[in-house]
Amino acid sequence: MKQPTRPTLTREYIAATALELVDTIGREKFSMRKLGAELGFDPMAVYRYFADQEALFDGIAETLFRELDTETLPWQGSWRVLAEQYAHRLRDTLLAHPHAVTIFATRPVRSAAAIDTGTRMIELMTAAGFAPAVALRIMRCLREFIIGHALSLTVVQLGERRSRKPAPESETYTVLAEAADSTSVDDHFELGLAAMLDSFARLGSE
Amino acid sequence: MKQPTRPTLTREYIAATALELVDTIGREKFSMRKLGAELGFDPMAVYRYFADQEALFDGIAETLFRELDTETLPWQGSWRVLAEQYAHRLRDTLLAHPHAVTIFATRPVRSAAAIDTGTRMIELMTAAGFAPAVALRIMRCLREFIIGHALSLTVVQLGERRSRKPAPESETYTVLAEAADSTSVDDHFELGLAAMLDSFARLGSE
DNA sequence: ACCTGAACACCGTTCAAGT
DNA sequence: ACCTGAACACCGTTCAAGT
Repeated sequence: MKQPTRPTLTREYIAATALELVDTIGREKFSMRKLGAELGFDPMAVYRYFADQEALFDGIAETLFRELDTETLPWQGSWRVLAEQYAHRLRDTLLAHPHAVTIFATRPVRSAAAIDTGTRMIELMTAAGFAPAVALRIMRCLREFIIGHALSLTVVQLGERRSRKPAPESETYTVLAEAADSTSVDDHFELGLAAMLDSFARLGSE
Repeated sequence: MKQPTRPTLTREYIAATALELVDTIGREKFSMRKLGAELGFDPMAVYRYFADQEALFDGIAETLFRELDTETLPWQGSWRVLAEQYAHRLRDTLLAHPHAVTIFATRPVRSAAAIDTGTRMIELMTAAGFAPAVALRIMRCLREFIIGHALSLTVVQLGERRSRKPAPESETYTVLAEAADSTSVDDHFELGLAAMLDSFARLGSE
């Protein structure tokens, strides 16, 4: 049993390391060469496991999806509790990796796990009285809202370059700024999620 | 009146040309050097008007926002009609520039026009009986859903690399694929928009 | 057969040298 | 003072040369 001095490279390990690197230095500073160095292999080693950077980013998206741990979602509960938990899990996972949100948001995750999770959700909602096509549409709406939300939050959070908001004494202080001050930057997520779920509930069996 | 042989460079003209170039060759093929060439000036001319590529992309986002033409929205109608039209305008504008959606989605638009439009919307909704903070939250929800939607659509549309969906005869043909076949790729937008607006209506004066 | 890194064809951005 | 493009410090990716 000859042990290599460094961990054996696998697609999963490379993708996980790439995600860590993106978390650390940001997406725009990330490079294939730095990943090679981080792995301790020659800069081109990654190309033996991924066709190109796009394929590697697909791997990062799959890693994020795995982090959702969909297995532990409340599959025994109602469709609404499941949808709520799924929404919160997805949002929390994305917000835990602010630099990687754009990577996740710009590609569909087509791993077996992701397809399986989607299938189970449609099945559960169908059993709850939704037409399959309606269930799919509902899931798409939720996913798009969550991704749009996570993207907006992280983009603002990471781009704290020069906050242009005028001080309260300024005469240009508007209704917009006033409203913004009285609302935290993300507490509308629950509002939007509940709004969608409340309305979707009426499309089901009841 | 000495006319230059080429159009005078302005920030707006450069940003509009950059958007055209992104539309044509895609965001990942776009470069500052190609933009310089496209403008007919030396490759570095753009740097006299924009600090760097990020600032130029901010300009592209502002150009897209201008294309919304918020002035012609139904400001005299109900908040709901206004919100609906705004949502459709924003979606249509983004879908008209599939290669530029990621640019718009990854930065806040802070132009005077954008801030003014936001302010007017909050004011109109406040007059309709919403608390300003609630109105702001509602607008954020809508914006995030629309952006998430446009991003999902264009990403799938542009990335038609290898569609992995199995044929109907295949035994792996799942409920998911079946539901996907019976639904077009974007008809859930109206469902999600109406779902949000229906619920939000209950937060107002009525 | 597998691994390596030199090399190619690009980038964004700076800045010295021109006018 | 303004304009230009050479030059710097990188990229992603290929592929000839090694083992």
